[in-house]
Amino acid sequence: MATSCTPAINLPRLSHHQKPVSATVNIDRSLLLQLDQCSDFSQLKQIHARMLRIGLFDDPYSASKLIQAAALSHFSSIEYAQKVFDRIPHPNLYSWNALIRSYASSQEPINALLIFIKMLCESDELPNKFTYPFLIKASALLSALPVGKGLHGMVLKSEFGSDLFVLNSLIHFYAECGCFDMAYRVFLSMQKRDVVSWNSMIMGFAQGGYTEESLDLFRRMEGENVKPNDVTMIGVLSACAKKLDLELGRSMHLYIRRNGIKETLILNNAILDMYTKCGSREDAKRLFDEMEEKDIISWTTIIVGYTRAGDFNAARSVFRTMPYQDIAAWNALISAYVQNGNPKEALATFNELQLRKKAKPDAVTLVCALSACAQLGAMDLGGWIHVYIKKHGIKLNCHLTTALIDMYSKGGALEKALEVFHSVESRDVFVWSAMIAGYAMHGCGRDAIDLFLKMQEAKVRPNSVTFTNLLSACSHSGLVDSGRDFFNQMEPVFGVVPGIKHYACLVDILGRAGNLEEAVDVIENMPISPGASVWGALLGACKLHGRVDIAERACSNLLELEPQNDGAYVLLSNIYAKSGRWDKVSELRKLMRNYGLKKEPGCSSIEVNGNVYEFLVGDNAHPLSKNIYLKLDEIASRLKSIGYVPMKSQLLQLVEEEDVQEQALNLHSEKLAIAFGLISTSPSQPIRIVKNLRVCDDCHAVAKLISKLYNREILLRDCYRFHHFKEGSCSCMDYW
DNA sequence: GTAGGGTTAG
Repeated sequence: MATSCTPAINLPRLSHHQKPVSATVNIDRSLLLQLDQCSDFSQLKQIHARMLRIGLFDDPYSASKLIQAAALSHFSSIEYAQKVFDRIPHPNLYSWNALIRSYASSQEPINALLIFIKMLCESDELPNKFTYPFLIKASALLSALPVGKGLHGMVLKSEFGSDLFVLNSLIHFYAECGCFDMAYRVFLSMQKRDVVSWNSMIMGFAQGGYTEESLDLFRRMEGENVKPNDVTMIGVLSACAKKLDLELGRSMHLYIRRNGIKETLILNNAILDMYTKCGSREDAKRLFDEMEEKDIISWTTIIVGYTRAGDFNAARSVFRTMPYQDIAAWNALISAYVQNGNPKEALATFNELQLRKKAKPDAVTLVCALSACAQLGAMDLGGWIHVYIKKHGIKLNCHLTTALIDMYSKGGALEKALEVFHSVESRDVFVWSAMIAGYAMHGCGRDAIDLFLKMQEAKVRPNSVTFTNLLSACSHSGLVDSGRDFFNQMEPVFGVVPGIKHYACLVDILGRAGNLEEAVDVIENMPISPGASVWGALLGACKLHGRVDIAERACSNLLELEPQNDGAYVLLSNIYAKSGRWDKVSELRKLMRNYGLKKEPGCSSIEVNGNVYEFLVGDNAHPLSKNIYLKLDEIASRLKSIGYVPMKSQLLQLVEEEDVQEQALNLHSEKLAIAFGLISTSPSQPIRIVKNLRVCDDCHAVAKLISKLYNREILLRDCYRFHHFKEGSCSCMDYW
């Protein structure tokens, strides 16, 4: 009989042939024993070769042992395991499980699921109680909710519907996917729960921000006589840290000591983290000094603790003394600088990182660096980082995409921001929101609204930030009706409850357009108490429309909330000045002096050849100061020759300057920066300037004229929006 | 003969 051409029939017979092989007991056992004891990769390869020679490989049991060693030992290589696996004629379930398990904890957990599908298609094996936890773990790592749900369904139809391990992995899976109700439902449905069930649920709740539920569960667990262990306490501490409850955290620390819970490195790190998050630098330091074993996480955590306490010197010195600065430690420093509004120091540290070449910047580093560039408007450097990302093949995740869009938008290159936006496949709510913000700050209100509509087509749910950006887009473009409509839709249509920021935007939209009565009406009917930003928006509108009556009320409310708000005094003083009430102006000045308040000095920065230069009012610290002032004189005389009259009333913005000089207007920081830009950049380049305050009327008018007289584009970002000066006019259409 | 839960940086 010619059986050779019908392997499908031959295959089952092979297993019969294997019997004699496994009957060679002596060689068999010793080799398998060696496999168990094998401690490195080369030994493994030798055993593999011997197994091939004696045909042991055809025995599924022996083969499974080899797979286990190849896939799961400490020297394992998943590629090798896969190759071995592919040569096994009939892998048994144990082998499938070993391979699936190995992939489930690999870099590409998706392969665990693919191998599972292969198993279902190509073998007669069915998943058992060991298979499911691996598959569910892979789904959790992938946050693949539909996959996990499908597996859950299979589990329920199988005989493992009440298996403790399977259900525990489901709790973890649902929590990981953010389905806390499902996780809890599985938890409640269990007939028997062990410490892992409780731990998974406690950690799930803690990470989902349900701190009360988490802590409640911890108390109930004791009532049900399940003894908490070190992992339990990590979850509980995470909840304390999220709650910022130092006292509770301390009591948990005590609980750990009293109950003899094993103080593992990870647990100590969690306690350390709790202390730093709850703001107790002292407790953190004490524990840190006590810890016998420390790892990179301990060091990073204490650095973060010091930066949160504002002690950058201490953070730096810990950083210097730690045994090895990995990228997370660098990131901790850099991100702390970024978040504390010190982008220059952030970039200096980023620079240092690259010079030392000890650690490689990762996506987080680049997000931080880009955010620093965005704050500074340092587009050259930001663009360089973009090139770096491309060159190193770093994939754009949503964080990076958002950071790039933000950097380009704030640097004035809206087109580049759009390029990035369109180039990526996945866009989460932050990516969309950042792009809407980009349109908003450039005064493209219509485009922002269009994008918002496209976002809905893409089925991405807007959040509170999205609406802040959308409303500010309406404000910058004077889209009063759209703004009002969107605001009214927020809660009923999108389920986003308007917060202070949204009310401030609405007041700004209405007030800016001159509907001051309606704006006041909105404030009076707010369900939450109007914060400083709301009164500030109203005050700003009063300045624009010269409404002294409402301004006084807005200002006094604002100062009640923020007595130190120098901007409020300045604005009100401007309003008085505009209506000629000099008595009130000097009264305000006196008041400010009595309170020891000073107007925040104007500061403009400009990036030239990758360096960021800052100018303060009347600054002459720059090496080219002399040339800058010569240029300013030249500008002044050219402006005069075409009949420009400086807006002297704007001088009143400089409240703190008692002895205002004749040239004071000319010394505004943005003018210095523009003059410097004119002499130090090539005529084809636009001049990009970032100012910390709002641009004044005179500087705005002068910039328009310079853009025409010198045929130069000027991109000026003030603390509020972009002004794109070109051929004598500004993109804001003088509406700002 | 195999398993499940954990801390840091945006």
